[in-house]
Amino acid sequence: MNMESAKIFCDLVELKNFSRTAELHNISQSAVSQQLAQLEMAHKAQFLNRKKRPFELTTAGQTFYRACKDILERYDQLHNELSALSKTSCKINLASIFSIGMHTLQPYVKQFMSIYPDVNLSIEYLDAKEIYIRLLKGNIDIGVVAIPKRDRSINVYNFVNEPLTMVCSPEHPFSLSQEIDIHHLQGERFIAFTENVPSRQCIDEILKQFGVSVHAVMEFDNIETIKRAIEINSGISILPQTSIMAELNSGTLKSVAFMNEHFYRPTGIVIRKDCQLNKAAQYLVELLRKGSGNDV
Amino acid sequence: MNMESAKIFCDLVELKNFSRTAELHNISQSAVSQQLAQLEMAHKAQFLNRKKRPFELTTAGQTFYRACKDILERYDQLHNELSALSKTSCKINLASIFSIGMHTLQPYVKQFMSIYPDVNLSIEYLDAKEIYIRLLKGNIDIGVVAIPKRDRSINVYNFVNEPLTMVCSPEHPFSLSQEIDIHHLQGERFIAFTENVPSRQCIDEILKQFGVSVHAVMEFDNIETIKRAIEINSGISILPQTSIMAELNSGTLKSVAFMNEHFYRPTGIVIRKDCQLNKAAQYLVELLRKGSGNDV
DNA sequence: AATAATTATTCGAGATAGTAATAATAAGTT
DNA sequence: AACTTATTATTACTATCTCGAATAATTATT
Repeated sequence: MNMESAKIFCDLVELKNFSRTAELHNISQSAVSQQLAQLEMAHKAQFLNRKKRPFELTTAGQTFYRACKDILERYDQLHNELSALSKTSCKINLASIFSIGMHTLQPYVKQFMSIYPDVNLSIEYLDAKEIYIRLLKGNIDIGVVAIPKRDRSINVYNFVNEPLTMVCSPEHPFSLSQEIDIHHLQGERFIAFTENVPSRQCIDEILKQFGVSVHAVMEFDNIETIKRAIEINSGISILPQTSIMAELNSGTLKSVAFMNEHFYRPTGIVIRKDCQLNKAAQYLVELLRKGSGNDV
Repeated sequence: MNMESAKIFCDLVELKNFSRTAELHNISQSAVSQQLAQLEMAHKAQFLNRKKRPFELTTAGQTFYRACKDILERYDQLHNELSALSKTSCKINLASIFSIGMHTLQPYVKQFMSIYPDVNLSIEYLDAKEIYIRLLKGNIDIGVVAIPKRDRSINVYNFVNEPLTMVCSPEHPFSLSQEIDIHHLQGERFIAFTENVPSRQCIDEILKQFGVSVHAVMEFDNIETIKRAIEINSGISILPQTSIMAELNSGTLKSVAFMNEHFYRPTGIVIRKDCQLNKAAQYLVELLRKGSGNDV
């Protein structure tokens, strides 16, 4: 038996008219008649006494009607439960490292929200370590990290490659150049990420590759503090261009591109392997992956 | 949604295995998978987290499972109710006038019971007036009467035509004849039906037709008393042959056929027009109607 | 008895659910 | 980390079922 048939039966009993019931369900009178016949056959009982017009319910018909009502009521309740669930479960928890600014995520988030306007997308900024921990705990659905590390229980997808630039105070002599040779950084006062920050390794690699050794005067585990340190001309640093857009606009920081080549910090999307993302979250991941390999 | 799908889902949840669920329902594993997908699509929710094996229920899945269980339980209850109903409602109440003996009905009843052995066929003997009253009240499904009267709310079908014979005591001189001319009944002591018994009119008609007037010494409203009166040689009567089979066998009564022509008492099946008979009762009526016009 | 209103039946077209075969995926094993 | 095994998903195709339009049959009314 079909829920639709049950609903049709109930409506028929209440309307006492085949054609109007058919209209109500946008089907033909014939279909209603056939469904009724089928129901009666399936249950080996007569539900209507057709010798009278309008028809009257037989005892079996009354029994069937009550059952259909009960069943449909429970079915409706189910729908309420499910829709309530879908509203709350359609919260996507995304966590990003500090250094991936709103500037990078914004276009994706904007596009996502236009498709799924009702989804509650929560974005929080954490350090990479915390992201992995919460991801595995299940507190986070999607993580965005720099230089993602492989893990057996985590799926990693490439996200954007962020261009790295030299960043300094407007007071600093470097700020006057249009381009800079990375070798000029030799011996410069440098504000670095702490060792545990993945970006640190990335930047160290680049410097090492060009045989440049800087004078690390300060280390911070987050990009905001690094920027504040550079602003007061404590030193220079190498940072993702996208993470200093606000400061460039306000003029509190200057960035100078490298003349040698374009350096990038790879970023990635991390997701727990055994976590079944809902449709919306899947779409968001797809969206982010489309940015994969793109340079920002 | 389909009840079968709900059952499949519940079994799947309990067995945690698509193939075994499929076996249980005698369908392919593919079908189970497709049904699941369809259910999820119809309810716009994921019920299973397929990233794990064996799969685990999502929150929506748990909600759905509970609802399915409830619905199936109510559905089972419905079946119990209906089958209980069909057992009691498959009682057919048939009422016959006294004068239609078991001899006439027996072959029909026998054939009927061979087809519907579980049906509770109740046969009671009432006078015609009572049969019409109870038929209209709904206490009786099928009535068997002599010389049925038309009525706007009753359907009448012909049943057998019962041969009428002269009945007398073995003591009576008529008992020696093989055949008798109806004119010989002129002035005979006659045991008659009371006026309100339809057969009375039938027999009166026949006598009148031949210009015979009998001497009615007694009137009874039922055939049994008439027979007892004849046995003690209080008089003769005209009765249906089939109603005196037992007495003929035991020799307490004698019957003599009329030489003039064969006289018949027509009998009929009466059914309320607005009463929807169940399959079994319909079959019984069909069976009886096949005897329509037959002479017993 | 004729008519109007309603329901049942028939039949062809389109939708649906099923199967078998195959691909994809998760977990266990070397 | 690459295989293997066990399980589930997908695909392509077929048989079945449902629906709608037209028509027949039935009930109630005039």
